[in-house]
Amino acid sequence: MSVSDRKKKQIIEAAIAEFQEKGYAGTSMDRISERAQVSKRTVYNHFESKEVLFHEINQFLVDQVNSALEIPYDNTKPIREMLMELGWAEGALLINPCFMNLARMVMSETIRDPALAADMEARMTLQSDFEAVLRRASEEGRLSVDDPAVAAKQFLGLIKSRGFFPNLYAARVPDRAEIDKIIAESVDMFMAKYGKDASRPRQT
Amino acid sequence: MSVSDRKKKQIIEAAIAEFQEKGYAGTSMDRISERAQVSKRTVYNHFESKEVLFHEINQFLVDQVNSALEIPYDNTKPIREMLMELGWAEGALLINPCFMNLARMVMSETIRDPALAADMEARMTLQSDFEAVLRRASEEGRLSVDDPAVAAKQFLGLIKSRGFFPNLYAARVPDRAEIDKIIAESVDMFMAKYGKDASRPRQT
DNA sequence: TCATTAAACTGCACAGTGTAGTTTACTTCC
DNA sequence: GGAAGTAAACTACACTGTGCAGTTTAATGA
Repeated sequence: MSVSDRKKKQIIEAAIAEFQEKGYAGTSMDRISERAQVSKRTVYNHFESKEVLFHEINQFLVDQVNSALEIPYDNTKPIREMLMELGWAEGALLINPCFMNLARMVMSETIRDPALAADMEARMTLQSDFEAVLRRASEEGRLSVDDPAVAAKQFLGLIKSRGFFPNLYAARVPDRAEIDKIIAESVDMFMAKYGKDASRPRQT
Repeated sequence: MSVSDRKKKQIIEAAIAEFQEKGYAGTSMDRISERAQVSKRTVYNHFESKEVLFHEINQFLVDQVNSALEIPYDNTKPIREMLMELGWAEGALLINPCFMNLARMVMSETIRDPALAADMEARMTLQSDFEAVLRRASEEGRLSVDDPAVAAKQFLGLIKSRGFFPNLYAARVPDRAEIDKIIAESVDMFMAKYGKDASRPRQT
């Protein structure tokens, strides 16, 4: 790794820390260069503006978070166990400080740059993966899901509304046991509605 | 209404608009005074600083939104209908542009001022009201809820995760039909788990 | 009805601070 | 010897908050 590459890495690391601590407006290029132990000119040699630096940092972090994701599907396991693992695909993000910090940073820029927030939201959701799994499980007769899109949103929603958003605004990272309880209770509810032997819904 | 009161009102209205459009950092006191058609000195005569103005605006808006809230409980109606109305207590907020704009503004300040975001989150949630209704319905034998706190979070979560957060970040206000569908599907799921005749949950 | 008075508002200049981004003159290292 | 880095000063703003001379407003009281 060349000196230039090393400096760039230092800049990125410093910028991530500053942006995540203070947000876009609260961060100055002077502080980034100081923290990176690099001259301000060097920062501008690598990134043409503060805005560009911010966006490249976001891309970098999203790629990093996404690369670690995998959605399990193993139809030899009991359905509840499979759903627990599916829930944990999301849960893994929620207990990952990198992800939570990124989410917090991005969400704080909604007003200044709504396009960014919408873009990140779209790139980071697992909904389509969840949907595919639910559809397949349903085709194999292991679940009774009529609308996989709605069911996926409900399942994810049960988890995120309790494990993601409250912590996002409270700036904390939940522990494994907390998330496990939430996922288990979400699976319970999901199975009550979409399990093979769930009672048919009645109309009022 | 005195001149002074009128000017103050103009300042508040201008400040609400500016803060909601640009966020805290993006708004300047010069622009507020210009928009309010008032001298900058007058703004500072009414509000000692930008921070104070921002907080007073938030209080003002929260009070305004909260005053319109009411949680229905009518045990002569069918339980599904009652749950629909309960869901609509939250739904009413979601289709209210004032509420959504306030929420967006506050949530955007998470990084700069986490205490504010957490405080507003706490003051605007209906969870404890929901909890009370679910407990009572359960005592009256109309629902089978063992843990009202969890059940309330799940019910609210089903609604908010689909009707609130996606719109918060996309900066849009959903229409009545959209919210009605979400609430109806949430009630379906809720009843599958907590309805009197729901099948007993099985352990894996 | 009309002068008086106190409080509020205006408009402008101003200090002080912080920012993004540039330039310059010098150094280091491959 | 040339490409890249450094430190520091500099430009050109924008912003918060203050000070002050002069004007408007509304109510009072003769």
